Amino acid sequence: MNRLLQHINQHIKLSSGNIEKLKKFFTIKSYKKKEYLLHFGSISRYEFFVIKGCLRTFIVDKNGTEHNIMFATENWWTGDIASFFNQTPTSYSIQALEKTDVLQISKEKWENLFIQIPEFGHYARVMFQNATVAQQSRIIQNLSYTAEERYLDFLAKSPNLIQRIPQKHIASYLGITPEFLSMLRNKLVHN
Amino acid sequence: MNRLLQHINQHIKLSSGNIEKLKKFFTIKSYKKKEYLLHFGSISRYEFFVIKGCLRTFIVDKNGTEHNIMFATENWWTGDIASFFNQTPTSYSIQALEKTDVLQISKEKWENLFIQIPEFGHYARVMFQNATVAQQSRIIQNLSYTAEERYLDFLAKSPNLIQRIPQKHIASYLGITPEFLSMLRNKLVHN
DNA sequence: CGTCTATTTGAATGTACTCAAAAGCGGTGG
DNA sequence: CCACCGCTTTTGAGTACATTCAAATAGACG
Repeated sequence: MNRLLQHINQHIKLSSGNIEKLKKFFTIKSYKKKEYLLHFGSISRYEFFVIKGCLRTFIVDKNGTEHNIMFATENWWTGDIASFFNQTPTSYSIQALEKTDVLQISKEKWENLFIQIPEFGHYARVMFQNATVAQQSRIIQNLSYTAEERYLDFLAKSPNLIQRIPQKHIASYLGITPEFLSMLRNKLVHN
Repeated sequence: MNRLLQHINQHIKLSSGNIEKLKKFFTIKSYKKKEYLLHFGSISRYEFFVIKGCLRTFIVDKNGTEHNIMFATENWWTGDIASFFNQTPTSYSIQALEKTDVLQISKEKWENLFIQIPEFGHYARVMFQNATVAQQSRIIQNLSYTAEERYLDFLAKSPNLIQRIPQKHIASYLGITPEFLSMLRNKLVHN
């Protein structure tokens, strides 16, 4: 719980009364490796804040191929906002890549949170702003860089993820096949 | 101005007092075709709401190639939020593809707006949520669809934009060369 | 009408994919 | 603690999708 409070505290100042209030809105939950937090076709009931571990959000295309949209590790929010806010079936699945502890919050509680602690609205807006900025740079990458450049950029920006995430998932995130990533890595080693 | 009020009204209820207040925050501005609203390297001073016309946001890569990130037509918000909120130099440029009327708001006014009309925070959050959802589906498209599929999808979802935006800009938005788009279109006509 | 830009066409090339098979690696049970 | 099984990564050949470059044609606008 402290991790979340600390994260929120970087953006807004909360009174100690509000801190106590806030705690009641979240439930701590632990997921085993390979366990699903959200399943394609269902309705997203929670948003998740990762305390410890690693999650992947992916989509399955018409050919049955999985595409990783994002990874969430410590101090990241994840979930399907479209499904969560509109209570419509999700096209995503979220799966734990490791044993993962999260704080989760339901839609009813989420909405109540804004009423009880209006300052939280500012925090949420900043989170969405940041998400928008991050995604925009991802779109640009996919448009203007080759697979090799994208991989090198990922390597530079997320060296920690390279360590803990299987290559096939990284390949999928970068939009290439695992075979091609393997070839690229081999090429890069031999310069 | 009415267009914006109508748009906001779809998400939050404003008292007539607040409507009057709100109007004071925005300035109407008209840009000529080809005119720049934001120039690469400068600091974004405004967020824009398009009343009439069409804007493109693009980035120039290291080879000098332009990549269109988004188009904004009537009732769309645009701007570089990263540069606007952090007052850092932007990597984007925004240019009018037609004579375009916008409502623009400066950073100081934007921040004041949340204080004066807290309900506006909800509207802004919803806007960012929607942007996040839209961008996510764009990322997925780039990852899982071929150029032909992306073009057909664009055709289906934005037939209006096909009419008014030059093909080379659509090609750039789809992440392909104008030559290849031309070839695709030719192929599609002859099935 | 002429100029400038956008679109089309085509050939050669490059980037990334598919399919198949081998090699590596990690966890589990005996 | 080792052997085996299943999954991940590597390797390679052949192919498909998309780019580059060059040149011709078509359109838009003053």
